[in-house]
Amino acid sequence: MIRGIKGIKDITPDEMPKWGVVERTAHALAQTFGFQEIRIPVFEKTELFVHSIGGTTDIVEKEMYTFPDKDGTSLTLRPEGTAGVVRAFIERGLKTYESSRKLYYIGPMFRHERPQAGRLRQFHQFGVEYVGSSDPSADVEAITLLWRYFSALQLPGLSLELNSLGQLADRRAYKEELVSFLKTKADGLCENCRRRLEANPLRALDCKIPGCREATNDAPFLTDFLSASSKEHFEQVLQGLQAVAVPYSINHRLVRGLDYYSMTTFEVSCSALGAQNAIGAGGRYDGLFETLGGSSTPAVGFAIGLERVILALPESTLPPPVPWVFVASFGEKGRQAGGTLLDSLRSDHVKADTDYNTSTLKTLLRSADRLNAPYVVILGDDEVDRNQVILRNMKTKEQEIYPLDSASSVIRKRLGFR
RNA sequence: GUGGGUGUAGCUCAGUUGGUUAGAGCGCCGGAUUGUGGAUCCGGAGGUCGCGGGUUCAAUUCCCGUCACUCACCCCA
Repeated sequence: MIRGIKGIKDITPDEMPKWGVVERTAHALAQTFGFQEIRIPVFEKTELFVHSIGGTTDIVEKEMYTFPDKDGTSLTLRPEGTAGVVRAFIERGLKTYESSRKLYYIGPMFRHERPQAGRLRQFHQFGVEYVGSSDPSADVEAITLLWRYFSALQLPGLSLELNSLGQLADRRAYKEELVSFLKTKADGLCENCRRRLEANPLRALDCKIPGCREATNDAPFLTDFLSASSKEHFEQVLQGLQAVAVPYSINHRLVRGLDYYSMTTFEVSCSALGAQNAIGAGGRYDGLFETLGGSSTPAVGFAIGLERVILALPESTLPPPVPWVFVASFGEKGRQAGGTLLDSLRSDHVKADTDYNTSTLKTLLRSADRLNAPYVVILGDDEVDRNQVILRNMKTKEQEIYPLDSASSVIRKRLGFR
């Protein structure tokens, strides 16, 4: 048989209720915060991602699904959403008639990694981009939305960590200091981190290897190198979060893996998840628009991994099932009347179903039981002769008799619809 | 890309120190019950023991390879 691709999962019907809540909540909450949905393509020119995410990041170096188009143009399945949104923003001139614009998206992303718990090659993200404001309140809004989303879904064991990477100039000064510090500790560093000294020294800070952690323990803090305005911005973000009672802690080691971040960065992790416990993360990316050929535009955003949300989603978040009716009709006249009733129920917006593969009352009831039907309409030749239907409550076993002609509307009311 | 674990019925897993016909629970089908589901009892169907090779009189079992799944590293959502 032909199997699916490694790390790429089907979402089966029994998982859909969870996806339903997760997606509906995302749409509803983003829209209450004033964000508008945008849909962007799942693939783009490769250079878009190389320029935005950064050529030396793991994502670009080894995790992208890249392939040539017929004319040779290199295309890539999107590994994240921000680059595409920014591209669309610039290309479509979405900025021209408003000073700031708030967008959100939900959709699949692709990264060629070895799959494990909470990590897939095709996964889904809900992300928002608050474009056009450098005000710390924009950071606060994004982080608040992120936090409220998880709260609405009642996810357990969450913690929000914040850091500030400062402006490019701040970071440059800090990097120099950090590199010279790390060189004094080079013996204690892992091979990977020694390599990072050249390419991406900040990443050594969140290396999990004990030796590196120890070596970087008394490393200088990035926050000590922030300019006065960067520091002020970060302070205001923290105050803003306090004002809306979003709990956070500061993590001086928090460094994001994508090159475009600056200033505020944040990450929410979930203790219910295992090794891949980052469930949502983001930050400010004031320089990205220019990098991609747009005018200088400040922006802040985040992305949430929906598969990870679903792994942590408690059963209690699911809405109660909608009541519905299984039509158990049998006998020649019964089946015919059953077909008509089925259609009237559906026309009255009542979920109704039956099973054409069984034909005795016993087996019809068994089907209804397997489908977890809360109600069953019993409709055999006898009922048709008497112009009646029987409505059976499967849980209480109580049965009520209604006239066949008005059955649909009576049943509709009986199920609690108005 | 690297490392560990696991592949036996539709599902969850036993088991065979190498030996006739490979088991259980759940699920499925039928009957007890010809117009009333779930429970109980009885009966039944269902297996290339992941795949390929090697050793052996004999391999599901031992060895090698391979593939898949899975967890972790790395990295990230």
